Amino acid sequence: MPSHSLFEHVSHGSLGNKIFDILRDRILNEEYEHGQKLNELALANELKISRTPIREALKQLELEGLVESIPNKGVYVKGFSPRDIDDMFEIRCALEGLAIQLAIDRMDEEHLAKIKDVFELMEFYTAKKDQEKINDLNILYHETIYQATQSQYFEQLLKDVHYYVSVTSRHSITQPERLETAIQEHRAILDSIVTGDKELAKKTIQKHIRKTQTLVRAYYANKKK
Amino acid sequence: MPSHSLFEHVSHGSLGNKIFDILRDRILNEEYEHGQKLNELALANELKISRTPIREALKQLELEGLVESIPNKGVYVKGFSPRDIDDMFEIRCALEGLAIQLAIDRMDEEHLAKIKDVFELMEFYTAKKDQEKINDLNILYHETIYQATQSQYFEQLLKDVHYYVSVTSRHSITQPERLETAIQEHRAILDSIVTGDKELAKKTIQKHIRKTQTLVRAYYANKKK
DNA sequence: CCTTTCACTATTGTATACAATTATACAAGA
DNA sequence: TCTTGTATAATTGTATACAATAGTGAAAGG
Repeated sequence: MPSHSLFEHVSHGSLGNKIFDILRDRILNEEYEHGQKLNELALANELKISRTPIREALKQLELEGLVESIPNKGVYVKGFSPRDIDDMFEIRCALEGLAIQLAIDRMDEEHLAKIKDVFELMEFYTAKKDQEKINDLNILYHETIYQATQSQYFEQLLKDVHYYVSVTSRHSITQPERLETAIQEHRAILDSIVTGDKELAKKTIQKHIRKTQTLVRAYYANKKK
Repeated sequence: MPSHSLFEHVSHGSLGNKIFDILRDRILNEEYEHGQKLNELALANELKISRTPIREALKQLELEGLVESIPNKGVYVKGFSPRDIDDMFEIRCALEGLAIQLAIDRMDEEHLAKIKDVFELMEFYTAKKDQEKINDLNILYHETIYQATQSQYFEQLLKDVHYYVSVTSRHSITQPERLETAIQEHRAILDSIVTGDKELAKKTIQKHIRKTQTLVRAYYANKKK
């Protein structure tokens, strides 16, 4: 399970986890073609390690749904279709609506402080228009909410889904004014958390997700023509 | 990824996957204590195989959230608290409500036929009061709906969550009349699928899940005293 | 008597060797 | 020419050997 530190996520020690991160990034950045086979030995030679950690990473990728493993044949990259991404938005919309309500019930001072910190950093980098950092902080902002649920299932499920959506659709939103509206939406979410209004929080976060979904949809609709 | 055939789910060939199934069942049946360490060599000796497939299975368990892996120390079983189970019901309620609507949109004749088949078998074994088979068919019934969404994410997420809930709470419901009400609820769900009424389908399946959740909650509430 | 250090053991992490399975190529026959 | 069978090569699955790290306990010093 990759753990995200403030800006870069570094998996704990083992080689297998490092390889997982590398391969996942490659897949999400579409460096491999859809359906391409990932040869264990070739990867091992390329990365100058043995097959064992490669196999670990591939197993992990398989369970995350990024590759498909056919017994005695090999693993093949799957990639994401626009519909996959849209489905993930639907999942996020439903689960985050629940998660934020749970979070409000169960969170302690530390969680709240962390969300506030992250939000302030977002404001800072939004002013600077630093797209990279904003994107990382956006992931962190939502993950902090997931953590506050203190439910391993909400946290685990949402973390992965949100991470995939973020990475795959991070180039979909081109309007510069989105930075501004996004920070306003995150502020509204934070406000509703602080006041403890669970219904409002749910509505606010779902609205935020829908907004993003709409923009990503528009991107893919335009791309087709 | 374990694939369920009609009654028993058998993972494809590799030893690692077989071991995964064995260890998962042991954890879900509480044959290991919470926090107990799983020693690789001990398991390898017990099961008369090498450490390699054991490690594969453990990695898989880790990603499913059933064990926790501490680098260079080992993996420890996590188990489920009543709150974990309740959280999973919440997740199911939200996601299955969406999934059944997607399923209605995207399903083809084969999916529909399969659901009908499974339902008829459920009726058959309900008449016979064969608790074991009913439980398996219940899992299959819901999984078939997940499949019909033709969305790997809905399918993957819901399959695991539902399986865990089913296994961990399968002894929670003791009233014999639950068999009857359950089959009625499943019939209502099927009917709404057939007529293609998405809103009704959502309401019906969520009502079904809530009903089960309430019974499981009652079980744990009684257990405490 | 308690604490610290250091050596030893046990266990996990990685590499490599071997077995089993699958893909490929080429030849023989229809 | 197309199919089919077989041998060979390539690749995955499993076992084992080795390396690195963490745990344990006894001896030395305070």
